Amino acid sequence: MTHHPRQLRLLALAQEQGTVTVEQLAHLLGVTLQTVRRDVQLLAEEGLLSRFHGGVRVPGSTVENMAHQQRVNLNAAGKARIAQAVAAAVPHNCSLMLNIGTTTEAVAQALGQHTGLRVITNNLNVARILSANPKSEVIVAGGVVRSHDQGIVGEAAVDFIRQFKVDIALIGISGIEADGTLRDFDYREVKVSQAIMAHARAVWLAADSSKFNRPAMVEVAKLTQIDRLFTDAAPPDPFPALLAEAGVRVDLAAA
Amino acid sequence: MTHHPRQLRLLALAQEQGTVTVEQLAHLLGVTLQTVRRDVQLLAEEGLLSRFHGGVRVPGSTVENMAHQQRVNLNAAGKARIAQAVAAAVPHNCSLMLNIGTTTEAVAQALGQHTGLRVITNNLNVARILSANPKSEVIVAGGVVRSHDQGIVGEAAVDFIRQFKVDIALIGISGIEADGTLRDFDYREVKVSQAIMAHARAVWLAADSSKFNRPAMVEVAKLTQIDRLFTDAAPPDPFPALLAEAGVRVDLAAA
DNA sequence: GGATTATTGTTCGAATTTATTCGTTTTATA
DNA sequence: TATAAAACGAATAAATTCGAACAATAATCC
Repeated sequence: MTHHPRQLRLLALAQEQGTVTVEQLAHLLGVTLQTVRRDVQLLAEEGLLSRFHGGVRVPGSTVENMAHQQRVNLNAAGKARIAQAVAAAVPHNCSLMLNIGTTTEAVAQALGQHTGLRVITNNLNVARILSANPKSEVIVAGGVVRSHDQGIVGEAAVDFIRQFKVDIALIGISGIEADGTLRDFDYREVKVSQAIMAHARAVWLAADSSKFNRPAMVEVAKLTQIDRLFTDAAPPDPFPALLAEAGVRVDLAAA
Repeated sequence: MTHHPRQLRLLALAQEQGTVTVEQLAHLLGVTLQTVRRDVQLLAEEGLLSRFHGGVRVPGSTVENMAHQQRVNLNAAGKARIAQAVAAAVPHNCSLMLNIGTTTEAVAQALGQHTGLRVITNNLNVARILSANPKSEVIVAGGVVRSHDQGIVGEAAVDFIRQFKVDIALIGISGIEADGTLRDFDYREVKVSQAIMAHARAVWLAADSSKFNRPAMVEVAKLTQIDRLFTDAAPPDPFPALLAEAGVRVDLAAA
């Protein structure tokens, strides 16, 4: 099934103008609004167009299509509170490593007023956010950039991390399971996170409440390797017992 | 359903001006204050804006950031033309290195539709721009991030670059002097640029017309080391002779 | 040519968006 | 600190846009 000539003209019009309203399209193409909507729906599903209320735009023109940005605002309020709590606990003039994750990005944002930090990260967003702070030094690990979240993974990044030993490793995670394991989706990312944990004197975990009991494939670490946990709501059972047993200090940044 | 064009315009306005009041936005966008507030709230929740009482600013907005933003706008049209010319000359499926500079960032933007590129860079903006293209691979050098332009400099970056050998080195520069030397301001950046040139089979220079006769401290290279020059206007004397003598092929992306 | 299928137009209720109003909160000023 | 002004956010109503259902038309196949 190939595209109708009208749909191709529609795409061309969108390309030309950048953004077009449904009404304009109906007029230009000589068809009804409903027909335009049908075409638009189809083309949008194929990723050839981005729609907004009232019209369409060429995809990827700016902020669109960034799955990443959408993940950022998942529980943004909770992450911001966690970030504030972490920032309050981080002393000035210390060294940190931050791994990939939207929560660590929130922390980076919250660390903007600290002075004398030395931050090592494999997250380009963290680097960008913190490099705006001239009172701190940001070191980014080298390696292949993952497109969907601007994270750097791979052997090169791990080797790079191994050169350092910092005061605090601040780790974000995809899921914490009831057996006391921290898990993530990408094993290459896991390797980096493990290297970060191994080269820090203290390991802090930042995880909003949605991470508890959320399954993920690859094991990063066990709860016993964590020194402090920052979260935004009281963990469900059986985590309070597990955390106590593992000797993890829990910092609750409640609403 | 993605962002409304008005919201994108709002973002663009905030980017341009650094800070804007709600009232200005309402006037510029032709809508009510309340509508602006709704947009602003949404965009702020997504982390695309920071708000303050009375208006908004770009997140993590420091003066540094703005300075960079403004530098990007310097002769933006010329840079865009150069970037198009460079992109047209870069074949698909080849390997590239890009150094620091707003011109190379423009090139990165123009390379967004290429496929199968392998790009190595010490410029976080280039990495961010190109990593949005899933059909290419971006490798970023590790090292200390310079705050004012998100460039990575230092010994670590140089060592990282030395691992590779690519088809094309694409170099931006601060100034080209009449003695045939390419110059830059920061010697650490120069070291990286030299490493990039040494590890490429061809060296292309992208420099808009304002760079000719613009003085800078540290020598990066001589014109004889350059294979191709991309610029946006005919170079003034004595550069045409120098370029011919050095065997540099000149690509003019005129208006 | 007639039957079947696909496409387009029409209508209408649901959903979304915007402007207006008004009480509350924040900021500036005396 | 008290007061006034400005800005904010919630609620509501009007307008716009969307999508589903069904009828009308065009295209295709036997």
